[in-house]
Amino acid sequence: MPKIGVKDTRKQQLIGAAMESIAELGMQNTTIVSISKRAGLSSGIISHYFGGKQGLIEAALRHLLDQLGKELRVRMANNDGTPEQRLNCIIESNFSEFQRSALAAKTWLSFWARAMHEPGLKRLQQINNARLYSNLRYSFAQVMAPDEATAAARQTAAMIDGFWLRSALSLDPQENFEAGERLCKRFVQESLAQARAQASKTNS
Amino acid sequence: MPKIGVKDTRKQQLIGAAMESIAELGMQNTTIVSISKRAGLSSGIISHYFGGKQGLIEAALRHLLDQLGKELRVRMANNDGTPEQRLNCIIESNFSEFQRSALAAKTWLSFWARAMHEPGLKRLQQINNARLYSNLRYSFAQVMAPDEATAAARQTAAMIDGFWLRSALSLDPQENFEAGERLCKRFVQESLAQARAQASKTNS
DNA sequence: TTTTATTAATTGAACGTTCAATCAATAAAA
DNA sequence: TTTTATTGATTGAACGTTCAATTAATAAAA
Repeated sequence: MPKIGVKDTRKQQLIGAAMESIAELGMQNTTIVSISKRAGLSSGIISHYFGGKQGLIEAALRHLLDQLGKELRVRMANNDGTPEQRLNCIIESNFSEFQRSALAAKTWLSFWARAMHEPGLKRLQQINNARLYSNLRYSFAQVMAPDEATAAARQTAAMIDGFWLRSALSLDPQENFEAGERLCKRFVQESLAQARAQASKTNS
Repeated sequence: MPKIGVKDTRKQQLIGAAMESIAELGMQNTTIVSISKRAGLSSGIISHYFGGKQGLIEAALRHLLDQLGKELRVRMANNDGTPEQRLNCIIESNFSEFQRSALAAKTWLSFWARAMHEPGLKRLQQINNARLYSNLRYSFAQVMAPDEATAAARQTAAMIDGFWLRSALSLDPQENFEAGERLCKRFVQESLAQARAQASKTNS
């Protein structure tokens, strides 16, 4: 048998190259040649490891989703579990250095557009959307009435995605991502503050 | 001479067909043939009227932007100009029947993704983003301190785009668009309420 | 009115390009 | 030697663009 453990190395290499190509040229102009060249490999290798271009694209999206999940888990492990802290963790995960890199940002947006017309990608996308929402809702629900928690979670999810979208499309993504993260956190703070005020009023 | 005044009719026909094709097949699978067939015309006509496929794509985006602007102007004309009413108008425009139609929604998202890598589309997109933000900021600034208005405008813009994105990608866009519109308005209401509370406290 | 000339509108086949996929050939490890 | 990894030339389908030919509406002439 040939080198062992090369398989995973090659796969990661190709996924990285695919994201680079998508970020640089757009999904539109990303070809198996533009990817394989960036990876320093031949064009045929893509079909060998991923069954075709489409397979690699889906694997790249899965990689982005995995990263997002991993960042969240790391952050969640390092806090005391107050709803406030957990909500901040969720926001920070979505605005992490990796997620806001031009590479990831452009790749995400390309995926979103394509997800609308390709069932495989659409499923992944929806799982991710649902996860963000339910994570948020869970924490809000510990401080608010169910209806209020639902509304706050939906608003926060929309704000995260919205800032994210506007940042990716802006001329200065870095500055916009930072402002977006700050304003998402501020919204959460004020939602929680209002919920607490509401609660004390109800009790009295 | 042939039929005169057909030019604009044909252009509209082709723009409509292009949006249909993008909504149905995605930008990825939209071809000159898929568009011209939908319009009941020949493939050559697109280059004749728009100089090429790319020209038609840009014209279609411009049409979406025009629609958005038109909806806003109509609504702005029919209100008394309170900041609150104006903000609601802006939200309603972005969630109007036309904008939330599957046709427009899918077309928008496709444009966003492509805008990242095509300067012509990117410029249009940025003008639109800037317009939404500055419209919002103008109204908020009449009730808030400048910094607060900036923050509220950015948050609202992000929330609009975010609900919009999540709705377009959801399994039940109709329900999501409605909830999104409601929650955007609610956020604006509470922002204004808080600003008023702040103001009265400062005065006393 | 009828005929002819003119011209914009439209067609669709042909062309050249691009691309994903294939596969025979080669290299390297076991 | 056998098996796996990798290459890159080749293939065939799909695409956008072009353009010579056709159509049909109008104007001008008879």
